[in-house]
Amino acid sequence: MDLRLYDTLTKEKRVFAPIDADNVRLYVCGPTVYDFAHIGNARPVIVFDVLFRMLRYIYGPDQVTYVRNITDVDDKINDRALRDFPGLPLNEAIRKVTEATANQFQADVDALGCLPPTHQPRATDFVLPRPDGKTDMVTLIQQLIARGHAYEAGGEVLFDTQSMADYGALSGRKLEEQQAGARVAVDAHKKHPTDFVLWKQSSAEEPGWESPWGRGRPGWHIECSAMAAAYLGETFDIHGGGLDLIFPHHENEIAQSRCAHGTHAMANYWMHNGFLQVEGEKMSKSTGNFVTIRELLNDWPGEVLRLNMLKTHYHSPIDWTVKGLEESAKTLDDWYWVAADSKGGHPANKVIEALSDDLNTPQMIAVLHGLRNNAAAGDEKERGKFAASLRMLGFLSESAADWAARKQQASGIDAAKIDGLIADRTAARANKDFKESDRIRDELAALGVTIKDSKDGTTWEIAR
RNA sequence: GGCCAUGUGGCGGAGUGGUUACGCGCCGGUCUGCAAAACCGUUUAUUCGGGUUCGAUUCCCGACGUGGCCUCCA
Repeated sequence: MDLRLYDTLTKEKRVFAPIDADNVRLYVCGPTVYDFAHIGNARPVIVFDVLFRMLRYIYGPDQVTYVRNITDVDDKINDRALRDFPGLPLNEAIRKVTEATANQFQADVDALGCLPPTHQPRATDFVLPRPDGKTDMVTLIQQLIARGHAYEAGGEVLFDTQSMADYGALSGRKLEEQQAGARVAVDAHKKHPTDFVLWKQSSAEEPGWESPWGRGRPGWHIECSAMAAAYLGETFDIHGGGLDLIFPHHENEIAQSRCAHGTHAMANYWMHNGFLQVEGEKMSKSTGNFVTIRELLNDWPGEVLRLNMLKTHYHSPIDWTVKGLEESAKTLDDWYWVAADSKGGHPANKVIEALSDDLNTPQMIAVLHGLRNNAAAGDEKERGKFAASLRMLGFLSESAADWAARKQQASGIDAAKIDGLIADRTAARANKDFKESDRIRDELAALGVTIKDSKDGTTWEIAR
């Protein structure tokens, strides 16, 4: 079965053919670690985790290399460091900010059921030439200058966009249009408005590295070119990230990497996930609907957030709502119940088929509903197939009992008290005192408990 | 202004040039002391206006709505 992926660069869905089936290479732009990640940041992490899992399924778990960088040099980080740790030396303050934020990010995405990438390089480890000879930013910039694609001006090193014939191919921008529509005041030292910074000078209050161009720090785009080349080579298979990164970030990565290496492509497939709104509104701190992953994890299991994210195709916008989360939670409650800790089995072909069509996760979920019905009605083999499919996708990470207990714990309800009330109700029913039994049922409902009568007795669960 | 996405039933959300998506909800049934849960079943849609076609939700053009990028924001 062929995996087909939509490529932003060629604007078409193509059969995926890796450069080397023994080492399939994927790069995704990771977080800038200056603040808690919000739910929008979680989308690419989850989407490309599904892709990672698919590639591992197809080519083998040891045949896929997934790199997701951590951006730990950025002016927003500097601002945060000065604000939060005014007493400390800058470098120490920056390290505190980046380490705390990176650790939080790691905890967040673990809870979302995402596998760790093969490598998670930090930008600051790739600024200067390295003992191990892996690609670094300074060397890359030197190569760009040597090949006539970059120039020094005004204390900066800039990329010369006019030196690249097809600059702008990814975002569909032409240099002439950019120039005509440029609203931003052009820095006098730039040869062309779209030329962008590779290296800039640092003041004493800013982090800096000694380079051939003096003490300074790298521009935003060059880090990804360096780290991608360091782990994946000059040309690799798939590059992913959010839609907003197409321009300028990915456009400029392409320019840097291709011009530095003299190649015709940086990655063969460019994939971009859509944006997310919260309750129908743009997420922003001012409107108060800025939601961090961490906050959501206080109210919902990570798998609920994961399922909720996958209900929509990765390329479409998502409206993130509490109603949607409630629906996802209900679905997972049911799936945990039906899968009943079944072990063994293989993922269903139809799940693989759905994902093979450009990660059609809504279709995949429809398939899972079908598998669920077979599992509920069928034998252990059907249950195994259902459970294995869920596990392959990053669900069912805990036992059904733990899943149920977590919900009860979160509600703060006293299980012994509930059991006592249910015993009273059972006794009342045995005496045909239905007035009393209904009264107890109402009391339980008021506590947020739903009861289920069956031949084998009465069970209860937390109503959401 | 330029570029790029997107618009499906009460809600979420796919596929498809002609026939059931799927889930939630609603409604009906079985079960139940009555309910709930579970199971079975029913229901409702393709933003608008043109065009191509025997036939369009699906292809083309336009309008309108929504979102993104064009300022180191996933």
